[in-house]
Amino acid sequence: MGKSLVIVESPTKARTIEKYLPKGYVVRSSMGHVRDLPKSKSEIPKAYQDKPWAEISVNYENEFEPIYIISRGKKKVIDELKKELKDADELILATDEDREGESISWHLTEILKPKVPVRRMVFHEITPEAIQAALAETREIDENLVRAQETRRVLDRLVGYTVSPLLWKKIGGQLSAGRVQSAAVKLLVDRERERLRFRTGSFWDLRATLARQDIPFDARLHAVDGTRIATGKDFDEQTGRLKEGAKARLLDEAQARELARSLETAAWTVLEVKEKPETRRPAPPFITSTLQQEANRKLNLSARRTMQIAQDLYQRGFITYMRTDSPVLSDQAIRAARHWVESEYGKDFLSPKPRQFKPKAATNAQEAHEAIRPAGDRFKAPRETGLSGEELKLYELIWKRTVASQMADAKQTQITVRIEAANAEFRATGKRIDFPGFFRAYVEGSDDPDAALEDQEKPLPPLAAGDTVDLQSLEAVAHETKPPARYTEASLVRALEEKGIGRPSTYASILGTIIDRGYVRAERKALIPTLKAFAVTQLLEQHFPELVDLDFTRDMENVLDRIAAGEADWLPYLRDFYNGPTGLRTIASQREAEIDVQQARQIELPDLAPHEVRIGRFGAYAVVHLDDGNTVNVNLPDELSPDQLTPEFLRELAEQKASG
DNA sequence: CAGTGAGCGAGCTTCCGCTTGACTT
Repeated sequence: MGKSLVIVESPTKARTIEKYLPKGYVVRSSMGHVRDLPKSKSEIPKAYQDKPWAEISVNYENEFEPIYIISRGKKKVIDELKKELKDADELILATDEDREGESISWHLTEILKPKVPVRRMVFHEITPEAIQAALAETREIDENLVRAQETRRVLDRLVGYTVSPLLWKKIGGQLSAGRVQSAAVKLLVDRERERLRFRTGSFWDLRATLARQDIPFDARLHAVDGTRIATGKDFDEQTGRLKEGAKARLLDEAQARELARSLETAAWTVLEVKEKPETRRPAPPFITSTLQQEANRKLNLSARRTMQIAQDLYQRGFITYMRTDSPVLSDQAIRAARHWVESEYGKDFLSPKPRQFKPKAATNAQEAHEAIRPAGDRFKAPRETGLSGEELKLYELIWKRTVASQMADAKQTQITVRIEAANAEFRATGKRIDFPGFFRAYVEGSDDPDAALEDQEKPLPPLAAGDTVDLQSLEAVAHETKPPARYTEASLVRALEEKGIGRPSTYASILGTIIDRGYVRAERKALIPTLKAFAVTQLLEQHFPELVDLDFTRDMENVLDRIAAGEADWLPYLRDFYNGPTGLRTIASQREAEIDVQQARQIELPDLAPHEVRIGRFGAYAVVHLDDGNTVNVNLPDELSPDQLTPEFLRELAEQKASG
């Protein structure tokens, strides 16, 4: 009786699958990619070391052939696979069914050079039935998909290893640029620029505490003499003043206090009670990006920590695979979730029909896996797992989110009450939960700490038009408009995922990369780009605008999809991208001669003239212009955030330096 | 240690995406 060697990517998967396959099937894992381009000069094979393209390890002078080497640490894996293959009658490649997985299978055939028949097997569910079915329906390696992956790999190398050296020459060593990281840094820098341009606006309004039948409630001033009172939305972010043409009245402190005094003796009457019914649907089951966001919001875990815990839960059989971009639940998962809804919350809380979820159309989802959910066809309740601490909390989060996805919609009513007092109109808002539905199990978190919890009632006393209400207190309240919030790791991951930038396996490491390069600093949860990030982003915007365009990845993905479908050729695409008259190589070598180092190291910041901020050999410094016409250079500490750079602050630094 | 920010030469840095477990702090 012969033996079949089956290769998957993950050892955990290998163990599970082996149980579902007949005797004689040996399942081993590749541990991800096994070959790649050389990382540094020391890894380049001797035969290529003197080529002009050696460092990039892609022959752009000819047909963009990549030089592949066995990745560091994968020699043992390969030796083991070779050994197993020796006495096997066939090789079955069962890596993930996506671009990267197809490529791993192809690389394996290139390295193992099997003399036995090779079959490609794919499955999306790890159940005995799905595995059996997959075994019966094997195919060949999809060469077009492999070329699409190779094109992606080569393009990323061309970008990274062509632009980074230019940054070393013009700004400083150890810097880097890449399709993903440069887009992430651009997002952070753009947000910081918005904050720098932002001007605070201030306004006043009134808050009344009213009561009906001794039940108190709050109402806010809405209009005076029929004209709406200005709120934050009416302000121009650039000037801090009311937007031009805003049909709202701005109250200052004196006016607000005067109005409050005049209303103390007024009669307060309900004009209208408006009720608006609303339906809320549960969030889709977790994918990698949403798991990272929610674990950050609710458990205060970093993306990296979340993935460590999830990996552990996966390897111990508690959850399905944690790196996925598909929210799809298998039929068995839907049944298991609905079972828990019935037993924990009752039949009334089931959604009338099973809910299935599709990936967002805008993303580049490749759907090799299903959603992140409790494993198996009968989810273990959190209390049955024997888990504790962060592991229990994360499992519970996944369990609740999955179960909630099969629960009924929540029904609620938004209530708006208009109240008149002399020439002023006040408004009170309330919320009533008519049927909690999935709120019972799980409500998605918010990045805005001020946002009201979605599942919270906000009660109002019974009110009807014509009712009079009692004034208990009335006060003038000052408000200030706030600049757009800085990104957090969670909101950055969401932004990248929305743009299709990065993959489930890389979200957690993107932040690590840009922190290592000195492009960003985390203060509590806020991500603050450094002056270095400003300098690099400026240079890229000016000379390589397409690389920091947030649609760059999307455009690339469209081409890759066409390559995978056999509708487009990879070679002309790469040639055009790199070698053509407007190609990256051409532009980069032109710019190398043209870009002035002094100018590249100078950072454009609003409202700083005549002072200047530059990146020097030893970090950032400012050229401060003194009143006597002289200038003095002062160091800028690394932990300085761009919004602290004001002319006053720079003068202070200069004085400190003079006296200290 | 404080303070640097020029220019020459050497050699080095760098991308993204797939996986764990072996390292160190």
